[in-house]
Amino acid sequence: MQFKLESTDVASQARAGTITLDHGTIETPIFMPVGTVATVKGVHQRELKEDINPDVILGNTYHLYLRPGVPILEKAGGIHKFMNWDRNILTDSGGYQVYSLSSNRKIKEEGVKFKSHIDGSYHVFTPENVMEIQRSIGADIIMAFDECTPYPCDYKYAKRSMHMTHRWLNRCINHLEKTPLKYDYNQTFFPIVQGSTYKDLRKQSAEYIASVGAEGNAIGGLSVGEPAEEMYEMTEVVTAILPKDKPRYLMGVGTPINILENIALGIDMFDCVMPTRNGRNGMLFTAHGTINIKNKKWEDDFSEIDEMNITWVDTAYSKAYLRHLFTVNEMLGRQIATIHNLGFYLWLVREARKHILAGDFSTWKNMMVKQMDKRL
RNA sequence: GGAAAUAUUGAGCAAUUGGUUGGCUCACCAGACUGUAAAUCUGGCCUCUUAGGAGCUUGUAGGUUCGAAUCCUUCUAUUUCCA
Repeated sequence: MQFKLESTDVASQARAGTITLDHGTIETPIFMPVGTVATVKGVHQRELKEDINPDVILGNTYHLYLRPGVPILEKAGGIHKFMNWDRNILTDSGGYQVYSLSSNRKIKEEGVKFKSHIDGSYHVFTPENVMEIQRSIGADIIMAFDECTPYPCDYKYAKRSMHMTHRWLNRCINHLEKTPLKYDYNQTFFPIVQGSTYKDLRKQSAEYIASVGAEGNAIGGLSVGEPAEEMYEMTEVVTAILPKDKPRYLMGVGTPINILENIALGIDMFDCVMPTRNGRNGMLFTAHGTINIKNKKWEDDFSEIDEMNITWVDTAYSKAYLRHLFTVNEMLGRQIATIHNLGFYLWLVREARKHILAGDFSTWKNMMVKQMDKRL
C-alpha cells in the first residue's frame, strides 16, 4: 500500500491524499459504502460502479464467515471474484459484532465465543483465526480483531478492554506474518485505537497503535451512542498522535455532518451503514438537510428528489412517486433511496477533497454543516 | 311474500358464553437508525386534555340484572336460503 499526502488544509487538520492498493487508487477523504455480506444492499454493481463510483467498499468477516463461509469464498477465488467487484475492499474483523451481538457472545482473553444469530451454533473468533479468515476472504485492507466497547462504558472496563485489544493486536500481527497470502494481490493491515470516551485512554491507545508501525490506522469504539461533541474530542486526541503519513480511518461514522467535522480533525476514511440502512427506511440525505420521504407532506410534491442531480435517480423520479413506492412497500423505492444517499455521501467527500485541495475547506465545511443541519 | 344469520374504531377479527374490553392484525400518522441480527424497530391511531388524567363507547330504542358486546323486545341495515 502507498499513501501520498497531497494537501493539508490551513485552517484545520483536513487532508487530501491518495491510497494506492492492488485494486486501484483511493482518493481521500473517502466514504466506503458498507456491503456486509458481499453486497451493498439494494444496489447493482453497475449502479455502484458507474453512478456511485466509490474506490473502495466494505465487507464483514463475521457475516461472511457464517455465510457463504470460508470454503466457498476460497473456491470463488476471493471476495472480489465472488461478488464481481474489481476495486478495493476492506473487511471489518468482527470486532463490531462483539459489541452489536453482545447478548450472543462471551469475551475471554483467548477470544470471543459467538452464538450464531442464524442457527444458534457456537463459533470462536480469536485474533489468529480472524486473520486467517480475512486472508481467505481476500480484502485489500484487513482489520485487527478488537473489542468495540459500548457507550457508556465505565473507566475500569474501558481500560481493561483497551489493553486486551492491544494484546490481541500483537497476536494479529504475529499470526498474520505466519499466514501467507491466498491470492495474487497484497493485503494491508490496520490496527484499531480503542479507549472509549476517556482522553487518557485514547491517548495511550493511539500511542500504542502508532508504535506498531502499520500502513494505516483506525479509530474504533466511537459512534456507538455518545454525543457528537464527545466523538470529536476523541478524534482530536487520537489524530494528534497517529502518524500524519499514514491514512486514518474512523470506523462507523457517520452522519454527513459527523463526516465533515471529522475530516476537519484529520480523518481520511469513513464507513457507515447510515446511507444504506436509513435509505431503506425512507430517509434521504441532501445538501440542505434530511427528508423523511414517508411523511405525508411529500404526497403531492411532484418536484424531483434532489435538484442537485448527483445520481440519475435524483431527477428521474419525483418525491411524490418515491413516497408512493415506500407507501406500497415496493423494493424499487428502497433502491432509489439507497442510490441517492450513497451518491450524496460520495459527492460530499469528493467536494471536501476539492475544497481541501483548493484551500477553502473550512469555510465550505462550516457553510455545509449549517446548511445540512435541517429536517425538510 | 316467508325463514335464518349478522351488526364492536378506517378495514378485518377477538373478548374465558352475563363479570371491569376501547384487545389484536392491517391500513394510516409520526419517530428512531452511525465498523448492518435492520426492506427493521418504537410510539400514536373514539373525543377532549394543562399529558396527570377526564369523558363517550359494541347498528337503533327500550327491558331484565348487583352487573350486558353477551339475555329479551322494537326498529334499521346487510347477507344467505326458500318461494
